[in-house]
Amino acid sequence: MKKSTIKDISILAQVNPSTVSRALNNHPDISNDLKNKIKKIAEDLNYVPNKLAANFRSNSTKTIALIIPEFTMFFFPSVIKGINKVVTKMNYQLMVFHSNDESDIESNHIKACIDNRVSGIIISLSSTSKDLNHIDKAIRFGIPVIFFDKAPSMNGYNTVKINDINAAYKAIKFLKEAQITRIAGIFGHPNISITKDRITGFHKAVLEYKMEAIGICHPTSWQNIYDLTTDYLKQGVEGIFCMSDEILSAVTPAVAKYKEKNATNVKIICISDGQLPYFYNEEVNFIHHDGEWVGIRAAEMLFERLQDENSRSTKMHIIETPLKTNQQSS
Amino acid sequence: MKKSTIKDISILAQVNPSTVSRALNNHPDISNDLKNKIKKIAEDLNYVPNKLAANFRSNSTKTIALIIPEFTMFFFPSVIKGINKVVTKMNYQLMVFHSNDESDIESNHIKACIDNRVSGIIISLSSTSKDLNHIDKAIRFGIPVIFFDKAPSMNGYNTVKINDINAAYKAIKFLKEAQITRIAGIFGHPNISITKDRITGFHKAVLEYKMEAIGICHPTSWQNIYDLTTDYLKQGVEGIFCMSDEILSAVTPAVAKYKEKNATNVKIICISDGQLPYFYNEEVNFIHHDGEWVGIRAAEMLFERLQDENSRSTKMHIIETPLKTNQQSS
DNA sequence: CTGTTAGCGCCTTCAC
DNA sequence: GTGAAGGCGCTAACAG
Repeated sequence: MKKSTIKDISILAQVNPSTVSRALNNHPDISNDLKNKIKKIAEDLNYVPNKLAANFRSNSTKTIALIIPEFTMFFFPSVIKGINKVVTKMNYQLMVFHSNDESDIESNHIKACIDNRVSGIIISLSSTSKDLNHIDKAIRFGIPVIFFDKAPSMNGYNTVKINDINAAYKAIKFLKEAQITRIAGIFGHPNISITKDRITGFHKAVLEYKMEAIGICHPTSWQNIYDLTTDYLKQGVEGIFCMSDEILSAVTPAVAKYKEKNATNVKIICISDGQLPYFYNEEVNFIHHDGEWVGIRAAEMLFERLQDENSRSTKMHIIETPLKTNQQSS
Repeated sequence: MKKSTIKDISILAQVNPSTVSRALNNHPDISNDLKNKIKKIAEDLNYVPNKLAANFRSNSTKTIALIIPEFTMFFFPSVIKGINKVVTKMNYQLMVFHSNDESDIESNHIKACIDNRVSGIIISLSSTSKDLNHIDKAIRFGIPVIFFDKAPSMNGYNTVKINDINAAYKAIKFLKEAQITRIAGIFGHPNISITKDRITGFHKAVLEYKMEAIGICHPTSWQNIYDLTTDYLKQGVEGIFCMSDEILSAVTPAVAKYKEKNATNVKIICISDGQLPYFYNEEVNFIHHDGEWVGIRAAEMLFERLQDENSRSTKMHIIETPLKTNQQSS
């Protein structure tokens, strides 16, 4: 199908191309009659404005890039949903990249973002990212960057996250208040910042409340989590802290299974997006790490940055993490 | 930061801009000395090729659009993952839109895709889409469109899907072979094609195997599914068919709960992406509807279309759906 | 109110 | 091998 241009319309309408452009863009200078006439012709020609040309001219794309380390069913779908809400409302488009948790791929994506002149970048770092050179490059290029979840440990970057130390601390505090002392903690990859912080909070609470941490571990697979959980249960653990939904997905069935044969009233507490806990009959208490809300706030922060470009200050936004449980009040 | 252009480089290198362009693109006509000199200058200037200009000139974007009806933790994350694998390998970029299951939004997204000259579209229709005018428009514009999962019922469109009728049929056949006769089926929204087809397959098997379908339903919420399941269990159902992971997520806990108090060896069979069943101790048998593979095949089909543009034929690719179970063989 | 002109950055002819 | 020139489609600035 031959794509018609403003020029084609201008010839048929016997006016100048710029007049057509103005009419199509509802410029107030153009008379309504002419506007209607031109729009009619455009319609007849199946005219579709060439946004590539417009983007080129304006040197902007109204596109937001999201870079995440992985596509799992946990957390990130909620984040994408949140970001999408804001981005759509602002009439921008969302481009999703995933780094497969490899810093090289992440760098390439950032490079592609710069090449494509994306308006802004929202990113959760891969666990293998050592430096932030690629990020700094984008920022120097004038592209605002917002971090969420896995963020740089130093200041000077726009960030939306929860207080990971505090979240873990609150989780353990909950166990304490349930009169529990023998606990175990199950964590994710030891390299990433959120794991470190959650461990810190865990230890802090354990010390402060004089609890007995019978073990902390970094399992490598679902089965591994399941087995480790069973071990802890055999050791008479009374409370298990899961740092994520991914871990919870293996801990809960292990607990349920153990309960079939053994008497235990072990309590599970988790940092969770708030969906998975409701998939179980087991009582799962969780610190709500609301992915959708994180996404919304990150996107909003990005658009704030887009608004006043010259602002060189950076912000750190901390998301609240209320304590919840999946047990119905009824 | 001032963005440097080919022209800037050409001035410093004392050559013509076109020479710079050629050197940067490794054109064989340019001597190696000059190439190196020019590349060095480009490097020094932090030159970043303006892809907007390049896109504009080539009138293409190397971007694939994905349009899905919703962002849930079920199925779609796997599909995105699969698509992304192929798209990344081909050096394209992925743009994700979601329609919130509203046909108007879907149309707008398609329009945006046309405006932005995306190279291709992969889409799962919203349940409210009545006609395909918006799709046809994109196709007429020369943009290849691949459907997956929720696809048009008529021929003439490129589609990657499972045989929904057959998948449901196989599920019920499995129950039959387990000597079960009293069954129930729990389905999603009655409007969408995959629900209709799965119901068809369900009924076909029930008739053929002379089973007793004590009920089929279209619940509206997690709790609703849970309660309905409990009802069926009380009525002495022996097998429950869940048409999706979303439904499974409520059925399984209901079954587990019921088993605590009542003797039953009800069998669960599901059409599943293959992740959720492993989150339970209950035996969950499933017809594997592999989202990642669907995504890969859809993307591959799209690139085939991109290869030979003049091909006006359309393809229907049926994904295999093997029977599996979450119970370890050990 | 509408026309004229010019240029965004790149690449591809066509010359030499 | 390299230079010169032109144009992709759109829009803003400047005229009238």
